[in-house]
Amino acid sequence: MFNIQCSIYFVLLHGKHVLNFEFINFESRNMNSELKKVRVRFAPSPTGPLHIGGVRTALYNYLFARQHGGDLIFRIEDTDSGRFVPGAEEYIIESFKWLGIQFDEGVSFGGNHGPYRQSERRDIYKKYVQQLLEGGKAYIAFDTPEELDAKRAEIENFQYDASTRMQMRNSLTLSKEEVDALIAEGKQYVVRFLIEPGRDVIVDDIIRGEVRINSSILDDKVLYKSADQLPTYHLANIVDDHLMEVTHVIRGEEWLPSAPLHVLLYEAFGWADTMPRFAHLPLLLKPVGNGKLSKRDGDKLGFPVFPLEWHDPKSGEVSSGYREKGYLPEAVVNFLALLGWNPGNDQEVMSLDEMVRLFDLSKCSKNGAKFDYIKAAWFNHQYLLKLPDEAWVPSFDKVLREQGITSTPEKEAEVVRMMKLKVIEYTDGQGQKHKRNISFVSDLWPLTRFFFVAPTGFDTEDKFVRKNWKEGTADEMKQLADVLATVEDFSVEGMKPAVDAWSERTGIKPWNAWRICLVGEGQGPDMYELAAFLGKDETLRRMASAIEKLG
RNA sequence: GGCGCUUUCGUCUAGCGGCUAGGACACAUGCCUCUCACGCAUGGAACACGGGUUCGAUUCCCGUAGGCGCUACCA
Repeated sequence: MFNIQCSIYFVLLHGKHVLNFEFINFESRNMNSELKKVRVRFAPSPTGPLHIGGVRTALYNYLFARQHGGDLIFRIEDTDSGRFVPGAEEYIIESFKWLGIQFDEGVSFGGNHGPYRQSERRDIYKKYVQQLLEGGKAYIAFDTPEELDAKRAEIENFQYDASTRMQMRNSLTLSKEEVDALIAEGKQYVVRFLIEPGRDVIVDDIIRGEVRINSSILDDKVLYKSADQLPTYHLANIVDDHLMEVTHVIRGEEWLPSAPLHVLLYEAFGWADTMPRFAHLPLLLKPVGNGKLSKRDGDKLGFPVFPLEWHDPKSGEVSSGYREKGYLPEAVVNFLALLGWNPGNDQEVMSLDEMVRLFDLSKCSKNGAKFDYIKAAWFNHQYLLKLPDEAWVPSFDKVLREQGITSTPEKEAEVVRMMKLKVIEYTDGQGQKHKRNISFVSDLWPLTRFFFVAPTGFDTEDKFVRKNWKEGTADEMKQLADVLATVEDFSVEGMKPAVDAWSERTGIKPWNAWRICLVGEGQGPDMYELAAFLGKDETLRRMASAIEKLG
């Protein structure tokens, strides 16, 4: 037995970062383990769409795997046949594809540790259940759900454990003949883990340090159900992680309470010296109020909790997705990564590759993070601005089409160029009005309508109109129209000298009124740019219409 | 109820015994300006509470309170 404290310091020559990969404490493990290739897994249950919290867990696994040159495994934990939802598995795969999180092996990715779907590993689990049974580490229990309910009603805080198991119908209280007979006559049973009470179990967590609990508070967990010939999560998880040579288990905090059970299982199998290291991530909490983030919160406040839109096959209900809402995958990943981790400096906007370089499990925060969808939108804004204007076009064109407008990619890119730095007003879940940057391509529509549709009426009550359209304004606009009519080259460069000269000569500052003519209100881009975009005919037509209507 | 995790601006967080407690989002103000903005600048805003340990605690320990999770033949 060796006690080795192993810290490896990598100095990256092409960067000023000194990374301290502490991996840590190979206490009571053999020498080989420190040379083992890092292997992590993301193992969702196909019971519905992938929750955004799950995305973050997968992301952290991905970052950790990449950083250590390890493998990321995609395993499907479908041991609860009753909760299987068709399409969920495909949805999850599609989600990661969109997000740019790549797996090295697993369902749909290949690999030589398969099969990676737990429902296809029945025979494997049976063998290990048998091993536990033969070693006296587990036992067979025949108690029906009804009997258990009765017991719970009878005994306050009933728990199936050392204090009660001898009152139950199981292979510890029944003779071997009785047990065999019950099985022979087809009685359903479960296999329970026999927990020895009174032992301190230590879970060594990378994020939380040593977590110590006493085995007496653990119950004899069901490991296997004869009804569907499948193990429960706990057994399947340990067997698979062992067989798939998983080195680090990075998962949500909701698993922390059962981690001691898992440690005990590794011991029972005799795998303690190759047991993976654990890291339990803090949970994602709802933005307002208490509790963890749920689908309901998203619906209420208007942000998605799923990466992709999800059509529930049973209820027909549709849940919104980040992709369909107009989020860029890079923005989602960046935002999510920073919910519970940060590189320790002030850097916030970073690529997946940068995150791989900087990621550090031990720097993850321990407490739950409220989901701040306002900041998620800000991240999208950042990534949207990095995109060339042409890259906005496909989405923008789609938005325009929905409004019944057809245009050309060139024109659309031009509008994007002029308008992408504007802000938009929006109403939050509480009915409060706010302004924010253009965060989604679809934000452009309310700000760009006038590029494609002439103002139909004018709101004379509007502050901007009242202030900028006075007695002589119509006449001034007529003069401006006359000037513009003489301009041959109707580009910014072509018209600006003529207009400026006229303005200089007459002392008239025409821009705000001109804006009313072309836009109808006090917003929009530079007037020369707008006029150039609309062209001479449309510009003059709109001016004439405004002069007529506003007088 | 039991067990575990957790607690720095409204939110995400930096801090790892001595700091005017830093940054980002959001908010407010100013500058810029033909509008709305962008940008830039500035500002308000936090160590849950009570005990220890220490020359000195945001930082270490113990309580209390709050938050979160688990407590299934679900994961």
